[in-house]
Amino acid sequence: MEYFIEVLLPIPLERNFTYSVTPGQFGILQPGMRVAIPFGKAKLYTGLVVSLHHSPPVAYEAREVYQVLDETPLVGELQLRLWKWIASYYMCTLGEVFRTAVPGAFLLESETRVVRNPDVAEDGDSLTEEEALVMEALEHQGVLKVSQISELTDRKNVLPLLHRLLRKGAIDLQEALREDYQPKKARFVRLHPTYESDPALERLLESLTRAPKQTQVILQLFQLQQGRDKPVRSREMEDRAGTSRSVIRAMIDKGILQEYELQQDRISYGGPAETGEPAALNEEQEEALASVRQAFGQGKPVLLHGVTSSGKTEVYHHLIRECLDRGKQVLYLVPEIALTAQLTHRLQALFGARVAVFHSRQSQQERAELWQHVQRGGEKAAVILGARSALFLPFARLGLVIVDEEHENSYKQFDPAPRYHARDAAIMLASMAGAPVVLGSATPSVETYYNAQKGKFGYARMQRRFGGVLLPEIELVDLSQAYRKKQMKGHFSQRLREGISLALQEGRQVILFQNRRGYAPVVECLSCGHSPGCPHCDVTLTFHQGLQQLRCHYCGYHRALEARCQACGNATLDTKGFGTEQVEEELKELFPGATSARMDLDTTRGKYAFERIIEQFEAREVDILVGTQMVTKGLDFGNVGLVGIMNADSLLNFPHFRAHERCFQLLTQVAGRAGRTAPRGKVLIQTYNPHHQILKQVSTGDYQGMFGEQLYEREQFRYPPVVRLIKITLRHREWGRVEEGASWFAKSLRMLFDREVLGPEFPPVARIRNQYHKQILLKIPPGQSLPKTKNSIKRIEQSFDAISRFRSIRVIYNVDYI
DNA sequence: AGCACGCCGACT
DNA sequence: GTCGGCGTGCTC
Repeated sequence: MEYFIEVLLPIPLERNFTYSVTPGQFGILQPGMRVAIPFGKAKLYTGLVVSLHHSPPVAYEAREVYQVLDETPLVGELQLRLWKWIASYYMCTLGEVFRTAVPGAFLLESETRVVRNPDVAEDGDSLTEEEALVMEALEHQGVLKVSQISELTDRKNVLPLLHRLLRKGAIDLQEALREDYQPKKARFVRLHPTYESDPALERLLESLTRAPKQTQVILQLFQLQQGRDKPVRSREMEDRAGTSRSVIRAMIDKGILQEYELQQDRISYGGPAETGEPAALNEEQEEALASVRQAFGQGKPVLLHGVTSSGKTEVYHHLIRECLDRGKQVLYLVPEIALTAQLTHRLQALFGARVAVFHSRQSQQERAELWQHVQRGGEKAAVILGARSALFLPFARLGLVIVDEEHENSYKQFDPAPRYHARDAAIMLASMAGAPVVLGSATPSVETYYNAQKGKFGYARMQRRFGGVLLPEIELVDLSQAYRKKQMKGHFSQRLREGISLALQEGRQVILFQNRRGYAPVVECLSCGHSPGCPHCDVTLTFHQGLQQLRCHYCGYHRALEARCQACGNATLDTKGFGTEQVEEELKELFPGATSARMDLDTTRGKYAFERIIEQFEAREVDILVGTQMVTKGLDFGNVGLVGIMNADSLLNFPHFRAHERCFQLLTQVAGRAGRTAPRGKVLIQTYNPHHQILKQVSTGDYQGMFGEQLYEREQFRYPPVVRLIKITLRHREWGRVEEGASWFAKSLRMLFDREVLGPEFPPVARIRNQYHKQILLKIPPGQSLPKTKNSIKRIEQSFDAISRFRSIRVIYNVDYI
């Protein structure tokens, strides 16, 4: 009998591959385990076993598995089921899901290594200059990676060169699997056991009278060990004793000290070991908790709709406690941006080392470790606080899913496939695992609230702010009037300036929101009207004052700002519009006594930059914080007296069916930063449209009003949640090609779906990184089968691909485009 | 996705 | 001539 396995590869291919295994391997392999397999010419890849069988492939000879990489499955049955759902729902391949779901450290790939051929004598004459260069480098280094040779020879494509050398017998190529995941080890020192008795120790110290540094090390070692039963790290010894490594090295060699290694946790499971009790709930919170439990009982996801600082978090805490008491795991999803230390600390204070954080800034190694903890399902990492990708962790005993700030659009993955919505995928995961789900928000997304109204979701409401603090008073400032009356200084109206002064006088802090980074989004020549644009994208370049640069926010292109207009040569360049950088600059002029900080993509690049700014603000070292969207989320500051929105109009005028919903959510969220403790806070919104319905709804906190109107509009114009949307984007380097391809695609779609097809249309930024985009929107009415619709689309794509001039056009699907 | 192969224009 | 760019086909 022959033995075969079906293998899934982490690449965007629709089908699996069949490999042959030995009877021994067949006996130990299980679905979900990893195998290293040769794929293509020479490369080794990591594949996932999907199934085992005995039927040989008909058209080809199956290759052999190179190595079995796991003893137990890395991916469980539950995970695989979720992956399949995501792949089919979001129209991507299972391989793409595999690639995003599993930490990179688990996906080993082979690397081609170049070595000298030891059997062939040096024959320098027959080599070209370049070849001799490679051979010389090999002489010194022994082994070279292909990329190193590429650097060495300054060539892009080195493979022909290597093939020539290979033919001449000068080199050998090897494929080596690189095991990426290494448990982190740390070195520790202890006194050699022979010196454990007091007399022996005394003798030792005496013998060291002429070695002051070594004596110092011994004394320091005792001091470090005193009062704690923890091993002493070698590094710590060096630092504390003020010695170099060589002293310790010498003592190890002399047999005075012993060195040993321990495996370390990369993730710090902070917080106290003993855990606290969640705070007692007030009446409203108790009621909400009861409604949540009731919905759990009915097996429905629940929307927990609570105004900012009504204490949703405390309700979560109680649910988490209950879940942990049942010995189960918790998945607590938060938007990427809200992963602040604040939230983590609060959770750790309650649940100690059981809390672990998972997000994109972590290293692959840290993620791999967390994966293993979650899979084991032990005490550690029983509560996972994470951004969207945390839902792929291999939960062994999932007992609760919390999706906080459920309306946040950062839950939807945008660029590489799978373009999944973490909220919806989490609901699916929970239902597969039989775990309940809570969706929390102060401003629920229209679809979630709609689901709650239809009874598909449970619903719990909290309307009072914790501690009885009133919601901030919101005032709209008419910008056109302020300009007419000449009451503006820079981009600050008189009202806003007064508001800031007042807040500062009262010793309270201020947050200013402007949804644009940089100094000015457009530079324009006053003589000829020319605006410098990005050479790779169809956008104007944003001016960054601090760097004296023009930057493209789509592709990262940047250059110095020249003194003269590149079109007409006049030195009449001026800026249009404004970003956070300019707001901060004006602020320094208007309030010279106040300290300010800026929080946007530019100032939060480093690993801890975000935390640093927040800590400074929390410690009141900063009076005024200027920022983009980032300031709207997850920040919980007690001392903010005023929130100013510099310009609400860009949010209102955004060309998108969701613009008003988003504007409402964003403004309500920023407003919620004000006055979280008494006295009541104030919010000033500067706008040219003070009578706009949405702004009125924001200022009166009228969520129902907003929802009702939005739903009416979506019914009229047929947008979600009334219909489902699939956005199809076509991408190609040539404008004409996308143009033609998109028309063809849309025409084919219209034959089946007629008036449910919108477009094709160029998006507002039609060219990004020299690629033209054109999009088609397909509406799927309720009652129309989603799987059948997707199949039809796939069939159209197949015909599309059969046309040779269209084949190079990339087709991208975005299901439930938001 | 990655890689080879083959074709083509553009340079040392 | 050779390099690099691009389209095409294939991977068990």
